[in-house]
Amino acid sequence: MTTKAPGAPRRSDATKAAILEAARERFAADGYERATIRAIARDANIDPSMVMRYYGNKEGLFAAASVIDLRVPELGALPGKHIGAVLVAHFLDRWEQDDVLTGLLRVGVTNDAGAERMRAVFAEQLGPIAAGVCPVPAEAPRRAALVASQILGMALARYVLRVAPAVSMPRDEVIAWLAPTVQRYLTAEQP
Amino acid sequence: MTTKAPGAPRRSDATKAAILEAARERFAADGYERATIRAIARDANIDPSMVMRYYGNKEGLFAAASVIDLRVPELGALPGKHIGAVLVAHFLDRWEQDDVLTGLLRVGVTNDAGAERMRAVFAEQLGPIAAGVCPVPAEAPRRAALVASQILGMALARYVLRVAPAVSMPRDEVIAWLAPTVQRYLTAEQP
DNA sequence: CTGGCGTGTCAACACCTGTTGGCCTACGAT
DNA sequence: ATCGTAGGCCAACAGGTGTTGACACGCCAG
Repeated sequence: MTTKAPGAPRRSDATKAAILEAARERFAADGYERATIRAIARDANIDPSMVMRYYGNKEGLFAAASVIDLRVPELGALPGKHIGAVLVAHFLDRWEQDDVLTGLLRVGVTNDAGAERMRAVFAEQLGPIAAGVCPVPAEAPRRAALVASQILGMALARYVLRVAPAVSMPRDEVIAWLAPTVQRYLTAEQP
Repeated sequence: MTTKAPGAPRRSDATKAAILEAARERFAADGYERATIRAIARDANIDPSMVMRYYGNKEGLFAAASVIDLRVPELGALPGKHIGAVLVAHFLDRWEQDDVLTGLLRVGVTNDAGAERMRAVFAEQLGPIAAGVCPVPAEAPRRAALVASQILGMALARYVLRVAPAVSMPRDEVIAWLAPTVQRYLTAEQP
Protein backbone atom coordinates (compact mmCIF):
# COMPACT_ATOMS: atom_id res chain seq x y z
CA MET A 1 0.00 0.00 0.00
CA THR A 2 1.19 3.43 -0.83
CA THR A 3 -1.81 5.23 0.58
CA LYS A 4 -1.36 7.32 3.69
CA ALA A 5 -3.61 8.96 6.14
CA PRO A 6 -4.87 12.18 4.53
CA GLY A 7 -3.40 14.29 7.32
CA ALA A 8 0.04 12.69 7.17
CA PRO A 9 2.83 15.25 6.97
CA ARG A 10 4.38 15.21 3.54
CA ARG A 11 7.90 16.27 2.82
CA SER A 12 6.68 19.04 0.56
CA ASP A 13 4.62 20.76 3.22
CA ALA A 14 7.54 22.95 4.20
CA THR A 15 8.01 24.07 0.62
CA LYS A 16 4.36 24.83 0.18
CA ALA A 17 4.39 26.88 3.35
CA ALA A 18 7.50 28.77 2.26
CA ILE A 19 5.88 29.60 -1.06
CA LEU A 20 2.74 30.79 0.67
CA GLU A 21 4.65 33.00 3.08
CA ALA A 22 6.72 34.55 0.31
CA ALA A 23 3.58 35.06 -1.77
CA ARG A 24 1.78 36.81 1.06
CA GLU A 25 4.71 39.18 1.56
CA ARG A 26 5.07 39.96 -2.13
CA PHE A 27 1.36 40.49 -2.73
CA ALA A 28 1.23 42.77 0.30
CA ALA A 29 4.26 44.76 -0.78
CA ASP A 30 3.77 44.93 -4.54
CA GLY A 31 0.18 44.11 -5.51
CA TYR A 32 -0.87 41.47 -8.01
CA GLU A 33 0.98 42.40 -11.21
CA ARG A 34 4.33 43.33 -9.71
CA ALA A 35 4.38 40.30 -7.42
CA THR A 36 5.88 37.97 -10.01
CA ILE A 37 6.00 34.24 -9.59
CA ARG A 38 9.72 34.39 -10.22
CA ALA A 39 10.26 36.84 -7.38
CA ILE A 40 8.10 34.80 -5.02
CA ALA A 41 9.98 31.63 -5.93
CA ARG A 42 13.32 33.38 -5.36
CA ASP A 43 12.17 34.49 -1.90
CA ALA A 44 11.16 30.93 -1.09
CA ASN A 45 14.43 29.52 -2.48
CA ILE A 46 12.75 27.24 -4.96
CA ASP A 47 12.13 27.03 -8.69
CA PRO A 48 9.21 28.94 -10.23
CA SER A 49 7.81 25.72 -11.64
CA MET A 50 7.16 24.48 -8.11
CA VAL A 51 4.65 27.23 -7.63
CA MET A 52 2.74 25.95 -10.62
CA ARG A 53 2.92 22.37 -9.43
CA TYR A 54 1.44 23.14 -6.03
CA TYR A 55 -0.95 25.96 -6.81
CA GLY A 56 -1.84 25.50 -10.47
CA ASN A 57 -1.35 29.07 -11.61
CA LYS A 58 -0.96 32.58 -10.30
CA GLU A 59 -4.65 32.97 -9.61
CA GLY A 60 -4.62 29.79 -7.55
CA LEU A 61 -1.63 31.00 -5.62
CA PHE A 62 -3.35 34.25 -4.79
CA ALA A 63 -6.49 32.43 -3.76
CA ALA A 64 -4.47 30.28 -1.37
CA ALA A 65 -2.44 33.22 -0.09
CA SER A 66 -5.46 35.39 0.61
CA VAL A 67 -7.52 33.23 2.94
CA ILE A 68 -7.92 35.10 6.17
CA ASP A 69 -9.92 35.05 9.34
CA LEU A 70 -10.56 38.56 10.60
CA ARG A 71 -11.30 37.15 14.06
CA VAL A 72 -13.78 39.92 14.67
CA PRO A 73 -14.66 39.67 18.38
CA GLU A 74 -18.21 38.91 19.39
CA LEU A 75 -19.64 42.24 20.39
CA GLY A 76 -22.87 41.03 21.96
CA ALA A 77 -21.42 40.53 25.42
CA LEU A 78 -19.65 43.87 25.50
CA PRO A 79 -20.52 47.10 27.27
CA GLY A 80 -22.41 48.86 24.49
CA LYS A 81 -20.41 52.02 24.63
CA HIS A 82 -17.08 50.36 23.85
CA ILE A 83 -18.00 48.55 20.68
CA GLY A 84 -16.38 51.14 18.42
CA ALA A 85 -13.10 51.30 20.33
CA VAL A 86 -12.78 47.53 20.56
CA LEU A 87 -13.42 47.11 16.87
CA VAL A 88 -10.98 49.81 15.75
CA ALA A 89 -8.27 48.54 18.07
CA HIS A 90 -8.82 45.02 16.81
CA PHE A 91 -8.48 45.99 13.16
CA LEU A 92 -5.34 48.04 13.80
CA ASP A 93 -3.79 44.98 15.41
CA ARG A 94 -4.90 42.67 12.65
CA TRP A 95 -3.50 44.97 10.00
CA GLU A 96 -0.13 45.27 11.67
CA GLN A 97 0.24 41.56 12.33
CA ASP A 98 -1.08 40.00 9.15
CA ASP A 99 0.26 40.78 5.70
CA VAL A 100 -2.80 39.25 4.10
CA LEU A 101 -4.94 42.30 4.80
CA THR A 102 -2.53 44.68 3.13
CA GLY A 103 -2.21 42.20 0.29
CA LEU A 104 -5.96 41.98 -0.10
CA LEU A 105 -6.15 45.75 -0.23
CA ARG A 106 -3.29 46.21 -2.69
CA VAL A 107 -4.52 43.43 -4.96
CA GLY A 108 -8.22 44.17 -4.74
CA VAL A 109 -7.76 47.61 -6.22
CA THR A 110 -6.46 46.37 -9.58
CA ASN A 111 -7.56 42.73 -9.73
CA ASP A 112 -11.11 41.48 -9.98
CA ALA A 113 -10.54 38.27 -8.05
CA GLY A 114 -8.91 40.30 -5.29
CA ALA A 115 -11.83 42.70 -5.12
CA GLU A 116 -14.27 39.79 -4.97
CA ARG A 117 -12.26 38.24 -2.15
CA MET A 118 -12.24 41.50 -0.24
CA ARG A 119 -16.01 41.88 -0.65
CA ALA A 120 -16.60 38.32 0.50
CA VAL A 121 -14.36 38.61 3.55
CA PHE A 122 -16.06 41.71 4.83
CA ALA A 123 -19.58 40.58 3.97
CA GLU A 124 -19.15 37.17 5.61
CA GLN A 125 -17.09 38.14 8.63
CA LEU A 126 -18.11 41.69 9.45
CA GLY A 127 -21.73 41.49 8.32
CA PRO A 128 -22.94 38.99 10.93
CA ILE A 129 -21.21 40.88 13.72
CA ALA A 130 -22.93 44.06 12.60
CA ALA A 131 -26.27 42.25 12.49
CA GLY A 132 -25.82 41.38 16.14
CA VAL A 133 -25.51 44.94 17.37
CA CYS A 134 -27.38 47.20 14.97
CA PRO A 135 -30.98 48.16 15.77
CA VAL A 136 -32.57 46.78 12.58
CA PRO A 137 -30.91 43.57 11.38
CA ALA A 138 -31.95 44.26 7.79
CA GLU A 139 -29.67 47.29 7.81
CA ALA A 140 -26.65 45.23 8.79
CA PRO A 141 -25.04 45.05 5.34
CA ARG A 142 -25.23 48.81 4.87
CA ARG A 143 -23.84 49.49 8.33
CA ALA A 144 -21.07 46.96 7.85
CA ALA A 145 -20.16 48.68 4.58
CA LEU A 146 -19.98 52.04 6.35
CA VAL A 147 -17.72 50.59 9.01
CA ALA A 148 -15.60 48.96 6.33
CA SER A 149 -15.28 52.27 4.50
CA GLN A 150 -13.75 53.94 7.54
CA ILE A 151 -11.56 50.99 8.52
CA LEU A 152 -10.30 50.46 4.99
CA GLY A 153 -9.80 54.18 4.51
CA MET A 154 -7.58 54.43 7.55
CA ALA A 155 -5.67 51.30 6.55
CA LEU A 156 -5.20 52.79 3.10
CA ALA A 157 -3.87 56.08 4.45
CA ARG A 158 -1.73 54.56 7.19
CA TYR A 159 -0.33 51.34 5.74
CA VAL A 160 -0.54 51.69 1.96
CA LEU A 161 -0.38 55.32 0.87
CA ARG A 162 1.57 56.20 3.99
CA VAL A 163 0.11 59.65 4.42
CA ALA A 164 2.49 61.26 6.90
CA PRO A 165 0.03 62.43 9.58
CA ALA A 166 -1.82 59.11 9.46
CA VAL A 167 1.41 57.18 9.89
CA SER A 168 2.77 59.25 12.76
CA MET A 169 -0.50 59.36 14.67
CA PRO A 170 -0.21 57.19 17.80
CA ARG A 171 -2.35 54.10 17.88
CA ASP A 172 -4.40 55.40 20.82
CA GLU A 173 -5.21 58.59 19.02
CA VAL A 174 -6.40 56.75 15.94
CA ILE A 175 -8.68 54.71 18.14
CA ALA A 176 -9.95 57.80 19.96
CA TRP A 177 -10.88 59.49 16.68
CA LEU A 178 -12.32 56.52 14.80
CA ALA A 179 -14.13 54.74 17.62
CA PRO A 180 -17.10 57.15 17.80
CA THR A 181 -17.46 56.96 14.02
CA VAL A 182 -17.61 53.18 13.94
CA GLN A 183 -19.85 53.15 17.01
CA ARG A 184 -22.30 55.49 15.31
CA TYR A 185 -22.29 53.58 12.02
CA LEU A 186 -23.20 50.41 13.91
CA THR A 187 -25.63 51.52 16.56
CA ALA A 188 -27.05 54.98 15.84
CA GLU A 189 -30.55 55.48 14.49
CA GLN A 190 -30.58 56.03 10.75
CA PRO A 191 -29.92 59.75 10.21
CA MET B 1 11.81 83.79 -38.22
CA THR B 2 10.40 80.44 -37.27
CA THR B 3 9.51 81.37 -33.72
CA LYS B 4 5.89 81.52 -32.81
CA ALA B 5 3.95 82.88 -29.92
CA PRO B 6 4.23 80.31 -27.10
CA GLY B 7 0.49 79.97 -26.91
CA ALA B 8 -0.02 79.37 -30.61
CA PRO B 9 -2.24 76.35 -31.27
CA ARG B 10 -0.22 73.55 -32.79
CA ARG B 11 -1.65 70.86 -34.94
CA SER B 12 -0.51 68.23 -32.45
CA ASP B 13 -2.52 69.63 -29.57
CA ALA B 14 -5.52 67.49 -30.46
CA THR B 15 -3.36 64.37 -30.45
CA LYS B 16 -1.80 65.23 -27.12
CA ALA B 17 -5.25 65.77 -25.66
CA ALA B 18 -6.54 62.48 -27.06
CA ILE B 19 -3.60 60.65 -25.53
CA LEU B 20 -4.18 62.30 -22.19
CA GLU B 21 -7.86 61.45 -22.17
CA ALA B 22 -7.24 57.83 -23.09
CA ALA B 23 -4.51 57.64 -20.46
CA ARG B 24 -6.78 58.97 -17.75
CA GLU B 25 -9.46 56.42 -18.60
CA ARG B 26 -7.05 53.53 -18.70
CA PHE B 27 -5.25 54.45 -15.49
CA ALA B 28 -8.61 54.85 -13.77
CA ALA B 29 -9.92 51.53 -15.05
CA ASP B 30 -6.81 49.36 -14.84
CA GLY B 31 -4.16 50.90 -12.58
CA TYR B 32 -0.57 51.59 -13.53
CA GLU B 33 0.77 48.23 -14.68
CA ARG B 34 -2.24 47.03 -16.66
CA ALA B 35 -2.72 50.39 -18.36
CA THR B 36 -0.26 49.70 -21.15
CA ILE B 37 1.04 52.37 -23.47
CA ARG B 38 -0.08 50.24 -26.39
CA ALA B 39 -3.66 50.10 -25.11
CA ILE B 40 -3.71 53.83 -24.45
CA ALA B 41 -2.36 54.53 -27.92
CA ARG B 42 -4.96 52.24 -29.47
CA ASP B 43 -7.72 54.10 -27.63
CA ALA B 44 -6.35 57.39 -28.92
CA ASN B 45 -5.99 56.03 -32.47
CA ILE B 46 -2.29 56.78 -32.74
CA ASP B 47 1.01 54.95 -32.65
CA PRO B 48 2.56 54.06 -29.28
CA SER B 49 5.71 55.95 -30.21
CA MET B 50 3.76 59.21 -30.19
CA VAL B 51 3.18 58.77 -26.48
CA MET B 52 6.92 58.66 -25.97
CA ARG B 53 7.52 61.66 -28.17
CA TYR B 54 5.09 63.87 -26.31
CA TYR B 55 5.43 62.59 -22.75
CA GLY B 56 8.91 61.06 -22.62
CA ASN B 57 8.00 57.80 -20.92
CA LYS B 58 5.23 56.09 -19.00
CA GLU B 59 6.06 57.91 -15.79
CA GLY B 60 5.84 61.24 -17.57
CA LEU B 61 2.51 60.28 -19.09
CA PHE B 62 1.13 59.40 -15.69
CA ALA B 63 2.43 62.63 -14.22
CA ALA B 64 0.67 64.59 -16.96
CA ALA B 65 -2.52 62.53 -16.66
CA SER B 66 -2.76 62.88 -12.90
CA VAL B 67 -2.78 66.62 -12.39
CA ILE B 68 -6.00 67.52 -10.68
CA ASP B 69 -7.66 70.36 -8.88
CA LEU B 70 -9.95 69.07 -6.14
CA ARG B 71 -11.75 72.45 -6.15
CA VAL B 72 -12.42 72.09 -2.45
CA PRO B 73 -14.86 74.89 -1.62
CA GLU B 74 -13.83 77.59 0.82
CA LEU B 75 -15.53 76.65 4.04
CA GLY B 76 -14.86 79.83 5.99
CA ALA B 77 -17.98 81.62 4.79
CA LEU B 78 -20.27 78.67 5.45
CA PRO B 79 -22.75 78.01 8.23
CA GLY B 80 -20.53 76.03 10.61
CA LYS B 81 -22.90 73.10 10.93
CA HIS B 82 -22.95 72.26 7.25
CA ILE B 83 -19.25 71.94 6.62
CA GLY B 84 -19.30 68.15 6.71
CA ALA B 85 -22.24 67.73 4.37
CA VAL B 86 -20.89 70.21 1.83
CA LEU B 87 -17.51 68.53 1.80
CA VAL B 88 -18.84 64.99 1.43
CA ALA B 89 -21.26 66.04 -1.32
CA HIS B 90 -18.47 67.84 -3.12
CA PHE B 91 -16.15 64.83 -3.08
CA LEU B 92 -18.89 62.47 -4.27
CA ASP B 93 -19.45 64.77 -7.23
CA ARG B 94 -15.78 65.10 -7.95
CA TRP B 95 -15.27 61.36 -7.89
CA GLU B 96 -18.14 60.69 -10.24
CA GLN B 97 -17.18 63.36 -12.74
CA ASP B 98 -13.41 63.06 -12.89
CA ASP B 99 -11.59 59.85 -13.76
CA VAL B 100 -8.36 61.25 -12.39
CA LEU B 101 -9.39 60.62 -8.79
CA THR B 102 -10.13 56.96 -9.40
CA GLY B 103 -6.92 56.73 -11.37
CA LEU B 104 -4.94 58.30 -8.57
CA LEU B 105 -6.44 55.82 -6.14
CA ARG B 106 -5.89 52.77 -8.32
CA VAL B 107 -2.34 53.76 -9.21
CA GLY B 108 -1.30 55.07 -5.80
CA VAL B 109 -1.85 51.70 -4.20
CA THR B 110 0.83 49.91 -6.23
CA ASN B 111 3.02 52.70 -7.59
CA ASP B 112 5.27 54.96 -5.55
CA ALA B 113 4.93 57.98 -7.79
CA GLY B 114 1.16 57.59 -7.65
CA ALA B 115 1.17 57.41 -3.86
CA GLU B 116 3.35 60.50 -3.68
CA ARG B 117 0.99 62.33 -5.98
CA MET B 118 -2.00 61.34 -3.89
CA ARG B 119 -0.26 62.51 -0.70
CA ALA B 120 0.66 65.82 -2.30
CA VAL B 121 -2.81 66.49 -3.68
CA PHE B 122 -4.49 65.97 -0.34
CA ALA B 123 -1.83 67.76 1.69
CA GLU B 124 -1.79 70.81 -0.57
CA GLN B 125 -5.47 71.07 -1.40
CA LEU B 126 -7.27 69.69 1.63
CA GLY B 127 -4.76 70.76 4.30
CA PRO B 128 -5.22 74.52 3.92
CA ILE B 129 -8.99 74.20 3.94
CA ALA B 130 -8.80 72.20 7.14
CA ALA B 131 -6.50 74.81 8.67
CA GLY B 132 -9.19 77.40 8.08
CA VAL B 133 -11.89 75.64 10.09
CA CYS B 134 -10.21 73.54 12.75
CA PRO B 135 -9.75 74.99 16.23
CA VAL B 136 -5.94 74.68 16.43
CA PRO B 137 -4.24 75.32 13.06
CA ALA B 138 -1.28 73.14 14.02
CA GLU B 139 -3.62 70.16 14.07
CA ALA B 140 -4.75 70.76 10.49
CA PRO B 141 -2.61 68.06 8.84
CA ARG B 142 -3.83 65.41 11.22
CA ARG B 143 -7.44 66.43 10.82
CA ALA B 144 -7.10 66.58 7.06
CA ALA B 145 -5.66 63.05 7.13
CA LEU B 146 -8.63 61.84 9.16
CA VAL B 147 -11.05 63.40 6.70
CA ALA B 148 -9.09 61.90 3.82
CA SER B 149 -9.25 58.47 5.43
CA GLN B 150 -13.04 58.54 5.47
CA ILE B 151 -13.42 60.10 2.02
CA LEU B 152 -10.92 57.74 0.44
CA GLY B 153 -12.40 54.79 2.26
CA MET B 154 -15.85 55.48 0.89
CA ALA B 155 -14.47 56.08 -2.60
CA LEU B 156 -12.61 52.79 -2.35
CA ALA B 157 -15.69 50.85 -1.29
CA ARG B 158 -18.08 52.56 -3.68
CA TYR B 159 -16.10 53.17 -6.87
CA VAL B 160 -13.17 50.75 -6.78
CA LEU B 161 -14.00 47.63 -4.79
CA ARG B 162 -17.69 48.08 -5.55
CA VAL B 163 -18.94 46.70 -2.27
CA ALA B 164 -22.61 46.09 -2.99
CA PRO B 165 -24.22 48.03 -0.13
CA ALA B 166 -21.87 50.97 -0.67
CA VAL B 167 -22.71 51.07 -4.37
CA SER B 168 -26.46 50.86 -3.97
CA MET B 169 -26.66 53.40 -1.15
CA PRO B 170 -28.28 56.58 -2.47
CA ARG B 171 -26.06 59.61 -2.62
CA ASP B 172 -28.12 61.46 0.00
CA GLU B 173 -27.78 58.63 2.44
CA VAL B 174 -24.01 58.49 2.03
CA ILE B 175 -23.90 62.20 2.76
CA ALA B 176 -26.17 61.82 5.77
CA TRP B 177 -23.95 59.14 7.28
CA LEU B 178 -20.52 60.59 6.48
CA ALA B 179 -21.21 64.28 7.06
CA PRO B 180 -21.18 64.12 10.86
CA THR B 181 -17.96 62.12 10.76
CA VAL B 182 -16.15 64.64 8.57
CA GLN B 183 -17.62 67.49 10.55
CA ARG B 184 -16.30 66.03 13.78
CA TYR B 185 -12.84 65.30 12.36
CA LEU B 186 -12.54 68.92 11.31
CA THR B 187 -14.11 70.88 14.11
CA ALA B 188 -14.48 68.80 17.28
CA GLU B 189 -12.16 69.19 20.25
CA GLN B 190 -9.42 66.59 20.31
CA PRO B 191 -10.92 63.53 21.99
C1' DC C 1 8.38 76.22 -56.27
C1' DT C 2 11.16 74.31 -52.78
C1' DG C 3 13.14 73.19 -48.72
C1' DG C 4 12.70 72.13 -43.80
C1' DC C 5 10.23 70.72 -39.97
C1' DG C 6 6.31 69.07 -37.49
C1' DT C 7 3.49 64.95 -37.44
C1' DG C 8 2.92 60.30 -37.80
C1' DT C 9 3.91 55.08 -39.05
C1' DC C 10 6.57 50.79 -39.04
C1' DA C 11 9.61 47.47 -37.50
C1' DA C 12 12.58 46.10 -34.29
C1' DC C 13 15.17 45.82 -29.85
C1' DA C 14 15.95 43.78 -25.27
C1' DC C 15 13.67 42.32 -21.51
C1' DC C 16 10.30 40.18 -18.57
C1' DT C 17 6.04 37.51 -17.88
C1' DG C 18 3.22 33.07 -16.86
C1' DT C 19 3.51 28.55 -18.03
C1' DT C 20 5.16 23.86 -19.76
C1' DG C 21 7.63 19.44 -20.23
C1' DG C 22 11.62 16.71 -19.66
C1' DC C 23 15.12 15.17 -16.74
C1' DC C 24 17.58 14.07 -12.51
C1' DT C 25 17.78 12.81 -7.49
C1' DA C 26 16.80 10.64 -3.23
C1' DC C 27 13.55 9.03 -0.04
C1' DG C 28 10.68 5.26 1.81
C1' DA C 29 7.88 1.22 1.24
C1' DT C 30 8.44 -3.32 -0.16
C1' DA D 1 18.61 -4.03 -1.75
C1' DT D 2 15.60 -2.20 -4.99
C1' DC D 3 12.36 0.25 -7.36
C1' DG D 4 8.45 3.45 -7.88
C1' DT D 5 7.44 7.90 -7.04
C1' DA D 6 7.40 12.39 -5.00
C1' DG D 7 10.19 16.47 -4.97
C1' DG D 8 12.99 19.51 -7.35
C1' DC D 9 15.71 21.91 -11.20
C1' DC D 10 16.61 23.41 -15.92
C1' DA D 11 15.71 25.16 -20.38
C1' DA D 12 12.52 26.71 -23.31
C1' DC D 13 8.12 28.55 -25.21
C1' DA D 14 4.91 32.15 -26.79
C1' DG D 15 3.33 36.34 -25.79
C1' DG D 16 3.47 41.04 -24.06
C1' DT D 17 6.11 45.24 -22.27
C1' DG D 18 8.51 49.94 -22.55
C1' DT D 19 11.31 52.09 -25.60
C1' DT D 20 14.04 53.37 -29.85
C1' DG D 21 15.46 54.72 -34.47
C1' DA D 22 14.75 55.00 -39.32
C1' DC D 23 11.69 56.30 -42.69
C1' DA D 24 7.47 58.65 -45.17
C1' DC D 25 3.95 62.32 -45.70
C1' DG D 26 2.27 67.11 -45.90
C1' DC D 27 2.01 71.71 -44.21
C1' DC D 28 3.91 76.34 -44.26
C1' DA D 29 7.69 79.84 -44.70
C1' DG D 30 11.11 81.47 -47.83
